[in-house]
Amino acid sequence: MDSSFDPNSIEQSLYAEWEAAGHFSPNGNGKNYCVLIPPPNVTGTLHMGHAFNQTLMDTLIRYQRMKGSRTLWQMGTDHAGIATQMLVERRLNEQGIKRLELGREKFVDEVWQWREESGGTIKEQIRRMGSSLDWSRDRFTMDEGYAKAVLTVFERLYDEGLIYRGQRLVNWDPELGTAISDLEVENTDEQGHMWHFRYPLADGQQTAAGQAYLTVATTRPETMLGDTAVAVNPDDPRYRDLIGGQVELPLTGRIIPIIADTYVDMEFGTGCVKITPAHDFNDHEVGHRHNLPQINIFAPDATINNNAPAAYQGLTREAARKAVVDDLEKLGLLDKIEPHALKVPRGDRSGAVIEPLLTDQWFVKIGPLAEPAIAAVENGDIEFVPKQYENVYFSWMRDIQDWCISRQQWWGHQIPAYYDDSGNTYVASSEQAAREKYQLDAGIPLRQDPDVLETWFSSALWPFATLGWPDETPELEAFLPSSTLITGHDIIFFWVARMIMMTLHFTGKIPFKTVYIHGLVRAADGNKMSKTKGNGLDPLDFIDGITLDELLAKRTTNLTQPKMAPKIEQATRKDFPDGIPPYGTDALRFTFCALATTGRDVRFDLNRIEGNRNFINKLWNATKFVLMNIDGMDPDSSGERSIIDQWILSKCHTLVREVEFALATYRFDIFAAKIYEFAWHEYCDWYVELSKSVLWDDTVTQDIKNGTRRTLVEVLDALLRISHPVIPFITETLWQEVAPRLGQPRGSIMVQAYPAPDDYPANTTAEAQIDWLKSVITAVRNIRGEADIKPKQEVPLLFQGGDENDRKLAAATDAMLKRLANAGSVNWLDEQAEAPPHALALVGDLKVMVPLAGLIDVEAEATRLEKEIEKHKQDLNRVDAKLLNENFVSKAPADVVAKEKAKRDDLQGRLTTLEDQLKKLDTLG
RNA sequence: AGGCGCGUAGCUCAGUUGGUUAGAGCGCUGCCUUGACAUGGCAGAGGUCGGCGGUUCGAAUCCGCCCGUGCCUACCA
Repeated sequence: MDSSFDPNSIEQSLYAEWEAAGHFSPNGNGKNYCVLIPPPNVTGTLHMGHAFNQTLMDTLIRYQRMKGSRTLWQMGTDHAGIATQMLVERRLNEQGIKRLELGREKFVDEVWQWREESGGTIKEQIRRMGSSLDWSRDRFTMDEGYAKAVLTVFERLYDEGLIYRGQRLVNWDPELGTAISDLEVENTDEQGHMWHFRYPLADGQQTAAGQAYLTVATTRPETMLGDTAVAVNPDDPRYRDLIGGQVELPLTGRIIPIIADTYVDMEFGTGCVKITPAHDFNDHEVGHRHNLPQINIFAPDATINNNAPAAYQGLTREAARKAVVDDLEKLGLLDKIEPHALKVPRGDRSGAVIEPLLTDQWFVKIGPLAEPAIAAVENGDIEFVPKQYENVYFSWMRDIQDWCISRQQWWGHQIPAYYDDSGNTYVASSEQAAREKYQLDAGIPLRQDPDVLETWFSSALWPFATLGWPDETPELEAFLPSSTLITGHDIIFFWVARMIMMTLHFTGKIPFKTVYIHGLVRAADGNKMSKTKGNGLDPLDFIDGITLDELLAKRTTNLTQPKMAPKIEQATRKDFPDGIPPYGTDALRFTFCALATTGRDVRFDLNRIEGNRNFINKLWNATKFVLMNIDGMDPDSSGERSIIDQWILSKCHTLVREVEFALATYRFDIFAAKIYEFAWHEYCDWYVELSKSVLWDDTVTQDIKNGTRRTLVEVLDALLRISHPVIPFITETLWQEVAPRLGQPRGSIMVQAYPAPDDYPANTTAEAQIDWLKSVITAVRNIRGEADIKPKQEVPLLFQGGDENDRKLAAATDAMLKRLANAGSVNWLDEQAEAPPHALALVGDLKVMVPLAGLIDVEAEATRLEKEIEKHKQDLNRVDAKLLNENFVSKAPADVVAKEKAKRDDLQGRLTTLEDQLKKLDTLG
């Protein structure tokens, strides 16, 4: 074996072997365990969020598989309607091809073509992550079977009256030319203006203050062209008398009423609100209450349409705004313009300002679906981890609005609704089916609704559509409900809530029992990773490494804002002066696991992955050591287990218990930390070092050597199996070397049994004994370190005081003590004997002494002692203060008080000893 | 405006039901190329747990207020 491991040389071939061996498919007779993958965009590429998400899922899946469960991690990809259509459209534009000129059919062909070309990318990247997905059952949200499920759901919901079509005010993305749902609107804080306009009162009326006009304030001047009323609060004394009157709407020549509505806040602005029912959600409701006409002044691209005065027709929103303000100013009707901070609704895909627009759309009547979905979480059938996300879920679900599911797009499931010439609607999975269902004559022309369903409508069916629904399949029976859903908090509403509603409604089952919510992966500076900011990181670059030049090229090409390039380049050069070295998949996965703390966002820290790469390397070298030192091991006998063997086995027992608890409670960070701590600081730092005293000592019996050799291998084997779920590649590689030494049948580690706690006997006596040994060794090392004694320099060691147990332990561990403390000799002094001048450390009542004798400077030792004494004094003060507090002594539980008393006595004794020692040193100095 | 988080060592984060001396990784300091590993070993420094007040014998932990910060939801024109 090489002196350090090379991830690239092992990972890819192993994955191919696993996949070929069929290990990723459900096997065996264990309990069913299923995890749903949030289906990635089929034409996308893997980002840090996927890598994080999949690491956690794969860790659970591999763990369960080793525990004997019949596991299914269903693979699949999403057609990602809007995102994909945008991308393909942009690519075509670059070739000078316009979507509308190309036509629907050819465009959709282009998208399928693009899927063929790029659809494999993300799948290969997922494989590089080591994700043990069942590829044999790979699905796509637009494959034939899935489409059947989507159409079935639509038709049934329609027949049940839970899907309806109607003209409603919806969020309209003028750039994409489609409606979007509430969730797809992002409200961004922006700096704008508030315009105050004067609307002249009709019929010579006057306000209470004697003005012949009402002043309205607005952030959207251009919409005044569609105003159909001015509203005031019914209790507002300034305007009360004008209610029922009228104003002349400037620029349009229209006369509109003054209405009273409590929606108007008297305190805000002027207390007069222009009402534009066709272009504002609030105004829309006010309009409904007062039977106001709705005047739509926008075309689908948000230019002014023919309902507005001729002067403004054809203008963009922005141009119309300027024109309206200018014209009102000329008329002397512009009162003032104030700066104003406002929320601007923008489409999450296009970034365009969203326009509330009256259009015909399809909706899901969500109330009846939401009710059982809320109950399922309330009654505990579905559980969120961490629990607080249940409140997030509830608050949204209890105030949920009907869901707009139609999109004026071409890429997606076309809505299975057919219209005849008289405007009748027929819903069925195909035109043929519609004719049969509604008994329509073949001669009646039907045309299908041109719109498609939004992507989340189909991904909401994921838990059952992937398993063959609407057919009754064995998979559906076995794997619904699934066990755990692992996902980011950003898609609780988009995906999680909708899966719960749809799955309950159509199967009567919950989609999953547990929802584990993890945070989002952020850049080291805490910002969201984005192409625009140029702070994005590609998980593959951590696996394979990347040069600075390549990274620069990646981050600065195809920018939407090319002017950012120099800034991005500068930051990149600063953060990655040498690019990124290849850390390998295991290091990346281990890092994600370690960072996965309870539901909060994670900042991806480069130092962490480097440290974890080193950890992988540590495992490599520990294995190398073991393989080099177990020659002569008797495979048929476990030999005699010495104290150190019993100790590490006991530690291993504890480790298994801890990692099982960590995974059961979704504490991936603890899972990783326990493995790291055990492997490095118990097994490598202590056990391997201690084992040398056994293996390299000719006076030790073969039986004892055999015991240690067995234990080295057995614990290593356990460690590899324990950590396999998170670091699959290195553990497989090493286990293939290690397992044969234990005479185990060959095969992949991924299908071996997960260690059970009782495979490794707990032994508290051995643990106490090794704790003692560690303390003594650490004490001597401390003296050596502080006194700058060279590691090669042997020191004589003197013991004094202590009890029988100390003597027994010292005798039993003599060789190890000498080796790890590099002590040339260990001798006991009688209680009364006068020790030579020495450096002193205390382990319990035992005095551990290193004679100064030319090795140690008196000054230095005095300084070290003073430091030690100071520490003891502080502790003693703290304890004394407690014990002198009568309230503490009388009110605290007796055992707590007793503990404090014991502590005081102990500290007092040690302090006296140390002070005496310092006095003696002073007489020397 | 509401709701939910967060604020612990230079940095990134743990800290279970209040009870030894508040931990880890990275970084830092000193020594060390010892026969698994310099992607390493040993030793060490470093924290008034955001602030104030309260409950308690005892608070990083529970309560209140404040400051800072992040996210989600919301109809203030």
